[in-house]
Amino acid sequence: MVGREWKAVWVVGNATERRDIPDATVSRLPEYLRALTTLIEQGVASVSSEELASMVGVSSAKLRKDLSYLGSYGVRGVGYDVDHLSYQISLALGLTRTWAIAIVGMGNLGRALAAYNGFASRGVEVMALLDHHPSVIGTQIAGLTVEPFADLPRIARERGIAIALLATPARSTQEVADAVVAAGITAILNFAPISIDVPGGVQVRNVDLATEVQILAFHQQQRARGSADAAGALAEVLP
Amino acid sequence: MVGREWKAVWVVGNATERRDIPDATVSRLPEYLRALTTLIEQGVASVSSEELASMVGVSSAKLRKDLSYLGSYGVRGVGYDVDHLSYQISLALGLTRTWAIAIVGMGNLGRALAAYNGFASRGVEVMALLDHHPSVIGTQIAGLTVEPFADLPRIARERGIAIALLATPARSTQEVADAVVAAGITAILNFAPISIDVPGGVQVRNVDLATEVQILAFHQQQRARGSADAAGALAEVLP
DNA sequence: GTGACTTTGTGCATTCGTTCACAAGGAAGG
DNA sequence: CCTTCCTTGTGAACGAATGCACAAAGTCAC
Ligand SMILES: NC(=O)c1ccc[n+]([C@@H]2O[C@H](COP(=O)([O-])OP(=O)(O)OC[C@H]3O[C@@H](n4cnc5c(N)ncnc54)[C@H](O)[C@@H]3O)[C@@H](O)[C@H]2O)c1
Ligand SMILES: NC(=O)c1ccc[n+]([C@@H]2O[C@H](COP(=O)([O-])OP(=O)(O)OC[C@H]3O[C@@H](n4cnc5c(N)ncnc54)[C@H](O)[C@@H]3O)[C@@H](O)[C@H]2O)c1
Repeated sequence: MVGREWKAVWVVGNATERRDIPDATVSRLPEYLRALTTLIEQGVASVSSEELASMVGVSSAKLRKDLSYLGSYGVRGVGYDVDHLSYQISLALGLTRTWAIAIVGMGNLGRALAAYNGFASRGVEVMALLDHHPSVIGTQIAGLTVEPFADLPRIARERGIAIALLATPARSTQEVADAVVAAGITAILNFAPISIDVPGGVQVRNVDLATEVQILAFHQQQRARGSADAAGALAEVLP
Repeated sequence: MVGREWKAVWVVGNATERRDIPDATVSRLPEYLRALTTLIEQGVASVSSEELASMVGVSSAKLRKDLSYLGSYGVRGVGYDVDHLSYQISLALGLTRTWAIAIVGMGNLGRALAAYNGFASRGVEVMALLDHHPSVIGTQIAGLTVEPFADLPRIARERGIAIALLATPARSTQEVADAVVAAGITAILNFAPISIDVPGGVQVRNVDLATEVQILAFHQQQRARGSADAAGALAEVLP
């Protein structure tokens, strides 16, 4: 509804029809893009919603509805032009530019993230590695030098860093987040198993490994219960 | 209301009212549990829905509704007993037992995962590290010896492994997944940026870093557009 | 050009998830 | 015991996401 008002206001062009894409759709667009990239590598020129949907494991109706939020880029009776659709999704996601990110906390996880080579091809460039510990500062990781966390404000400004990945211990992550926000960064991907408080307007997404495993465990247990006898269920009731 | 009918049928006990917890709720339970664990460490005995909700960043109404699917464990006018609620959530998630997991692919990411010490306290134990490359097999990582991936069927059986984490290169991940499923494992947490096909009944969850960053990028760009001038928006429209 | 065929884009129904708002339940103090 | 106060638990309203089904729009063979 906010989006609706927008359309009325911005009569300039149809750039605005790319607005108000539902969250659920946004979270699937990267997957479609990934699949399309694979197709491009294979030299496939055209793909139907049915094929693409099965590649990423969603229903074709869902895929078509998702794509319809971006515009009407398919050809009826034929399918989608792989290159063009890929371009349109990149455009919608804002990946026609490169996003500069910083990684904070060069421990086990931070090093792995720094070494990850899946970023470059997907519109993201690691522009800074930061840590506060003297023994790590100055070392080379994946071709970059680790810099002092205290320099973040300057670094963020100079290199236009828009997103920070936090791989710091849970205990210090809130204060790190505060400093990151103070440095003018407004998007955070947090790997520490705590939920952080940030001012309004700052986006946070969490990746928590143990949470993921626990969700899997829940469903495994459900399945086990389904085939289990009543005795088992009864035992669980006792205090 | 479904819960009500159940009670009528299963006079035996209320173990069954823990059934049919919505997915959205299940995915939040681990976060509640994490917050409760923090409270236990702090020696807090009782907590209101308002307090707990603000710790994890959800609304108190949502929290209460979530908890209501597990049963009625609060005390009106007072709040929830921290220990008891923690226990009930653990029970619902199936964390009163320990879940044995295996990590496949001992590269950058696999090593970090193996070194992660956040599992033990959360009902998960890493019981095997696997790789197919001779130069890694036999080495020690985080106190465990890397074993040949080919031995997975035996290892899975002997150690009761229920969940596998895949940290293998995208290219080989589908075949690794096939082997994992063939070894009788029915839950997979996949870190490779591809979607894998598995037989029905096998659960897969994906953790894709680049996807997460791209979602953040999308919202950053949206915000930028909001404050941008019409010229900028217009330029992006042109094919 | 025409007709058969294929696949998109979308209105509509349904299911799932969130928020609201308040009655019911219990504690605590007089 | 009764009253006041607080917080839970939950119907009911709302909103978001999904699935269904088909008209519309195109291709291609002839
Ligand atoms: N290792 C994993 O696979 C894994 C998986 C999921 C989540 N995590 C989480 O990621 C985080 C990092 O894990 P890790 O295993 O890499 O830990 P680690 O202890 O190996 O590394 C933490 C790094 O952060 C740095 N650091 C600490 N305080 C800092 C500060 N205030 N400012 C800047 N840098 C600071 C330390 O110097 C260290 O280099 C933890 O919160 C952990 O729970 C790790
Ligand atoms: N490094 C990261 O931070 C990061 C982040 C997100 C996702 N990922 C993804 O995780 C995966 C692993 O990343 P990485 O950086 O650790 O890669 P890596 O190349 O360092 O490690 C891959 C490991 O898998 C092993 N392997 C390969 N084929 C195998 C097979 N068939 N059976 C058993 N083992 C096999 C290799 O021997 C190697 O040890 C990749 O798919 C990557 O895209 C990595």
